Amino acid sequence: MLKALGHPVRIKVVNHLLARECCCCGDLCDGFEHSQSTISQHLGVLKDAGVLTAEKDGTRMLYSIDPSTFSFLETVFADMNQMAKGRGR
Amino acid sequence: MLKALGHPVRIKVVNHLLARECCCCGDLCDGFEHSQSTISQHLGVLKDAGVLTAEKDGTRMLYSIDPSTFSFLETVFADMNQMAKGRGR
DNA sequence: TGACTTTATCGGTATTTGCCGATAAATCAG
DNA sequence: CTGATTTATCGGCAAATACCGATAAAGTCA
Repeated sequence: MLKALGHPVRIKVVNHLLARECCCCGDLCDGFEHSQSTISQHLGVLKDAGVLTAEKDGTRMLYSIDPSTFSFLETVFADMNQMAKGRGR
Repeated sequence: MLKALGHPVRIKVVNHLLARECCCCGDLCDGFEHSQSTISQHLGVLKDAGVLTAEKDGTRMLYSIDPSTFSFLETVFADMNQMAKGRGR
């Protein structure tokens, strides 16, 4: 999941989706300086990593943030933060 | 930073350091199935990303978790989590 | 059915990454 | 100074990644 998020285009996609409820691939292609196939591949990476969910809507595919993603990551890093702080004394 | 953390060896290094205060490269090499140069390179990546701090101690280099790392990431993902939740209604 | 829209996948290429062994650099002990 | 220890860096190679254009697949609508 961190590997999936560690790419500038994919982070941009995630920020887009955080602001916009859900998007289809074509919406994202506009305003991104990459081809449709590239964006589709990045969406696939994020979906496989569990960051996004996908739902068919006619010929389109609607992508949304998986709501559990960031609460999970928040707790993971909160735990690591606790360990890092506790470690210091 | 996410890119730096998105590698199994580097995550293992981070977990090691969370449990052990600080480590030199040689300590990490034991128990890791990789060469010294590989471990050193991963440490360099984590240091460049700001995840670790380094301090010289004689001929050794002592690496520690940068204490700000995980509190920063915790707040980042907390914010994203809030955005994701608020988005859903 | 046929034209059109949207997305995923395939083939190919260039770049990046990960890994190693060897070597250099720095420090310490004797 | 010499030899030992520790780490960083270099050169090289194999594998993974990122990107594209072209094409296939699936759905919509007249």
